[in-house]
Amino acid sequence: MALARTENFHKKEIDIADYAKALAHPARVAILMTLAKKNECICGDLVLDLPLAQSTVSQHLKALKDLGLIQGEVDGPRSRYCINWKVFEKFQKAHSEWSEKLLGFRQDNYC
Amino acid sequence: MALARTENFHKKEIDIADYAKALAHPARVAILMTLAKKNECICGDLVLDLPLAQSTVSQHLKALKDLGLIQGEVDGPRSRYCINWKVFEKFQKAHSEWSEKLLGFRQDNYC
DNA sequence: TTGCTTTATCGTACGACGACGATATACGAT
DNA sequence: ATCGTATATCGTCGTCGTACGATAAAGCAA
Repeated sequence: MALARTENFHKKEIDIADYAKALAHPARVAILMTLAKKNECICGDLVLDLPLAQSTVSQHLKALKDLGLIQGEVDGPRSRYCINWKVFEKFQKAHSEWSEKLLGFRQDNYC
Repeated sequence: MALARTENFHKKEIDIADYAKALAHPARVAILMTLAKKNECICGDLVLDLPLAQSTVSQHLKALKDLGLIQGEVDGPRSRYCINWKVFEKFQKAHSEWSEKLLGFRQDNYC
């Protein structure tokens, strides 16, 4: 996409947007759930779970890793991933507080 | 982006991803908060609030409208927008249940 | 009507995303 | 050393997202 001019927005909005970007593809949503369920997981198992090529899964893993939501460690020829709960919780909390605040303003409108 | 092959994922994952896509830009995060605070708002006021051109803001509004998160009605030469709380709540709940489920699996790992 | 205001849409440009196959790398096993 | 396995990265392609200015459309005011 074109360079999103994020420099002019508030940090909270950017954090929420970054978190949302990470969840903006069903594969990444699925990956996070699988990692949560299994606690940790090697790349190959995730590839089996997903209707995507190995290289594509690797890319999605990189996206999650770049934001810090997951971490990977090498295990012989494999890569073992797991959720970085601290980071996940941070983002999840940011979104949760935002949406609760939003809902706090709820009142009847024409919608 | 390349045609995301969403057809092979589960509806819940797609819903969460769609919601996340809507929040994946700080401008849209900000728009939703402003609409919530003011209950309703005309396009021009949102343009004043944001460091973006009028046409760009209009595009972001369209994105939110396409997903159903907001609604607009014409008011003379203006467009008056407000949050569609029912739809917002639906998506917010989907995400919330997902993340709570995720956190429910939390346990110690090497991360 | 004429003109002003407001907003949606068009046209355009460019960067990012998502997909894949192919390849390089690195490790384990034989 | 060689082979097989696992994964990250590269190259590439097409599509979408984001930005803007310009313009069209629609309503109000005079």
